[in-house]
Amino acid sequence: MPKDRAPTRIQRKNRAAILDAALEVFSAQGFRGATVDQIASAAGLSKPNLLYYFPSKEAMHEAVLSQLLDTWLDPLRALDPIGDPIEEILGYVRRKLEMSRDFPRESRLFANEIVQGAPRIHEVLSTDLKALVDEKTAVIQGWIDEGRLAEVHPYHLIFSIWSLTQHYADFDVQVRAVLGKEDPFDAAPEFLETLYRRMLRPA
Amino acid sequence: MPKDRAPTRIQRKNRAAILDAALEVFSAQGFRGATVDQIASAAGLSKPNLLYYFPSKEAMHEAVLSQLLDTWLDPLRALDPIGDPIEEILGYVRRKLEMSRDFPRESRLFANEIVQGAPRIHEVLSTDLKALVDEKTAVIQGWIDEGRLAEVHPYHLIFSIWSLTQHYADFDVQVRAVLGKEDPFDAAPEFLETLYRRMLRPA
DNA sequence: CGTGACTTTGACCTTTTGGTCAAATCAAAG
DNA sequence: CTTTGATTTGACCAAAAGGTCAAAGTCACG
Repeated sequence: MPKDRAPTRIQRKNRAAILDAALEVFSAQGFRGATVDQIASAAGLSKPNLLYYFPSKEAMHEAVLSQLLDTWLDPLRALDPIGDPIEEILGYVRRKLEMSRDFPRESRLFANEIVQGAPRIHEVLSTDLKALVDEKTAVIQGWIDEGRLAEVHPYHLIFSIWSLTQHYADFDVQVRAVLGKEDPFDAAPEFLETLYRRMLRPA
Repeated sequence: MPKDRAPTRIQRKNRAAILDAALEVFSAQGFRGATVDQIASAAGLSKPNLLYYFPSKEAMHEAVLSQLLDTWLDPLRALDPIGDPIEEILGYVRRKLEMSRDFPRESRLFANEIVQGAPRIHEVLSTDLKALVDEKTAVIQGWIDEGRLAEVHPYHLIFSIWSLTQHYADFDVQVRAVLGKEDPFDAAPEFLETLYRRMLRPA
């Protein structure tokens, strides 16, 4: 463990390599399923070397997870109360779907964590996440009250967006097994746009 | 390992207890995360006793998983080409949602398996599951061609049902963290019914 | 260069865990 | 009640896995 000065060039490079390798392995195997040796070899370093940069496997997991949580909610934060209701929600759906396509490892890491009861992030969920969702559902309810969106349970609307978009990352193998050669991301954007336009257009 | 006669009373009881305990533990911890000791204590038996009934942890996992696969697809199989299109699909949605409510462990076991790349069931997915989905999407496409359902990508329609309903089981802790005291299953049925009625009503 | 701090690793330790086994206990058919 | 097969378990074993450490190698800078 180096002193707590500014990180050196080597430290930055190796920490980044380790975090990337850890994301790779944790997202594919879960916390218990991942071994430090796997992460080490994915990072191109020796096991004791990893433990020079992070005090434990647990610490690597925490680092990867907190790095993820930092950005995971950005698409929802970007939902703008000033914009057009339907376009704002469609924009959110599109951003989330792009994240599933471009960052499936992050999605799966998150899914692994939640499916297993979110032991390490339960706190964040019921404080930060809840607060953000409360805020945005209030905006949505406002739009509904103004007659600019069809009547819909705003919390379940958010859940539906999470589930529909993350499904393409988390259940990728299943989706691809069923679709055969066709790429899920060819039709998914249009499918989701159509779905939400039909659901949300005011009567 | 008993001879391969008809199972005794004790064998039936203990095998059932082990499978239930294994489902409990595997669904909560994943395969690697589960230990034989945890399963043993959940089943109220000693570890060597478990290994008297199943040759390995792997075998327990296989048994639980194949027992699950047996019934997991029943709700989709029940989708009837003769019935009313929208009511048939709503019925499927309702059955799947009830499974999420009543059998969350099964849903999470399945989710764990798929998220981690479905190493043990990939075969089943691309043969049995694909065949069933191919059959049912053909039915749905038929309904669309007859003008009895709105235009929609039938495969992605199925995916949407899977993701929306299983989300309430697999991401239960997240959903509850956000909702607070409210039970997700109070509003979910109506939300999903409304969603699919709006999406599927022919123009 | 030389020096002190940073980095790397081979060897090793400990705990956890899947699995084995022989001996002990139990069930039930005759 | 005895015999025989089924069931149970305490004691072990070996491999896997997280983690430690001292010694060796590298880097950067005066």
